Amino acid sequence: MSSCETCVVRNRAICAGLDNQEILALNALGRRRSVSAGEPLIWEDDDSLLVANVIEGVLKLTSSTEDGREQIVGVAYPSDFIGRPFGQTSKASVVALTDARVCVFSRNDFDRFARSHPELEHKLLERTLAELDRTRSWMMLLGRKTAPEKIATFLLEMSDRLAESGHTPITRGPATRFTLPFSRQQVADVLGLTIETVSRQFTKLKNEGVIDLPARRDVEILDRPALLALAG
Amino acid sequence: MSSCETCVVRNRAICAGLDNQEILALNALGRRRSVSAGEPLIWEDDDSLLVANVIEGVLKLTSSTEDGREQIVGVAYPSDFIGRPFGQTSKASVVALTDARVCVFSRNDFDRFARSHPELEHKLLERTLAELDRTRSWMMLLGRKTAPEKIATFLLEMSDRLAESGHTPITRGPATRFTLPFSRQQVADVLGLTIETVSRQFTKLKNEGVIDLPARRDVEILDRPALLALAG
DNA sequence: CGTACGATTGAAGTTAGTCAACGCAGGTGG
DNA sequence: CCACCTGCGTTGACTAACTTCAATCGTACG
Repeated sequence: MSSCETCVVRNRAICAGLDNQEILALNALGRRRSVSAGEPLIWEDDDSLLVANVIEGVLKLTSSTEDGREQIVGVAYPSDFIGRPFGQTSKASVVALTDARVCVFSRNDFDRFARSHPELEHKLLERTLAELDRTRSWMMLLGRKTAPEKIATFLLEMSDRLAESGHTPITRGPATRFTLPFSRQQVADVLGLTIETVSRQFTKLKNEGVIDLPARRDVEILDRPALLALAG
Repeated sequence: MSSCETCVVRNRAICAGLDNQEILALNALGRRRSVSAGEPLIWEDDDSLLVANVIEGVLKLTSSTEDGREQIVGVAYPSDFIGRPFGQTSKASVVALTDARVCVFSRNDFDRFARSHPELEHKLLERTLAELDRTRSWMMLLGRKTAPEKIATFLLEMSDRLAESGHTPITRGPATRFTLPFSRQQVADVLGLTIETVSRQFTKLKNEGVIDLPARRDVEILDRPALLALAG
């Protein structure tokens, strides 16, 4: 059986800061679960009976209109927390983008545990505040940036996030070459664009020598300053 | 001197749940401040040395590009919490939309107090999670909704929020008639549109008999079901 | 080798943005 | 008291950006 002691995100997730006894108690509440790419973990508007920590892989949080338009409202990487504790039903679906492993808890169990462990709640609060900051800067992008600016900002963010979570060779700083965990459609859903616009902007950047696209989902940043300038 | 005991948001803000002694301690750290309409409380990228509770009035949180495009990324109503505790600098400016009264704390003082009062941190966490939910549904609007849908959604949200915070006669449920705390430009900045588009959509709804516009900033919802249908 | 799916490219269409003129109400001063 | 000014909002004509629709490409996979 898998346990918290050997968990790779042990020191980065909200569990960091709990002592061994507390970890043991939390361990008893949760269980590991694998989610394959494309598989949902939580459905929009369902009673969201679970919360989870991401151990490995990348997942998308999406919100949809009745007529099927989709917006990706968040992306969860290893050590990120997923779900909506404390009595509210989450209004976003969670679907794995890559094969992923998560550590799931029933929301009730987690709520109870969290309320009696302030250190855990504090970690969760810090994480939620940081996520809110990121989400707000994404609002700026969605509301006010042009397609080229959106693409440039997106590539820079991916280069940062993927470096952090160790998807690339162990280097410090942003990754210059990485594999997107998104299809073109999903990039479009993150940026509030269509797949065609995304494709055209990618090709344009490639033709201008700012990036290279060695494979469908691979990106190499050739001219980071140019990207920064384009990002607005 | 003003004190927490007589505070109108005492039971709705994050201070709710603190006992009298704790309230007294918190009271000693904070001070009341008036902010007139248009006056800033926090500047984007400043070191954000303060956090605050809104007592009265409405404030906007904004994010701007270098070339001056602005996006309103949040709106704070009475009992809402403002600012970025725990060591990060806020990336949003806060400016009063109406004359407002807030209860401000130095961030350091607040951080220290919060860390030793789990009940307060819990309230703040619940509030932050709720705000994140709202922000995410706004991402959907910004990324995927059309101008008419944006306007309809906006009017419905205003009708809910303004009813809650008691800007309208004491009624239960959403307000049908209310005064917007926003200019046309600010509505545009919330929705990621231009002032002209906002104006045109407003007049269109008026001509269709869905709303009435008795004065510049006043709205009366005549046909709520129609608005709901338009909101997408 | 052929199929299927995602990605790209092209041409045409729409939506919202831009630029510019005008309207209206509130405030100010003659 | 009225004329004028000023700031915000509205309206119109035009434009640009992005979407839509449709065809084609390319690669992974059976």
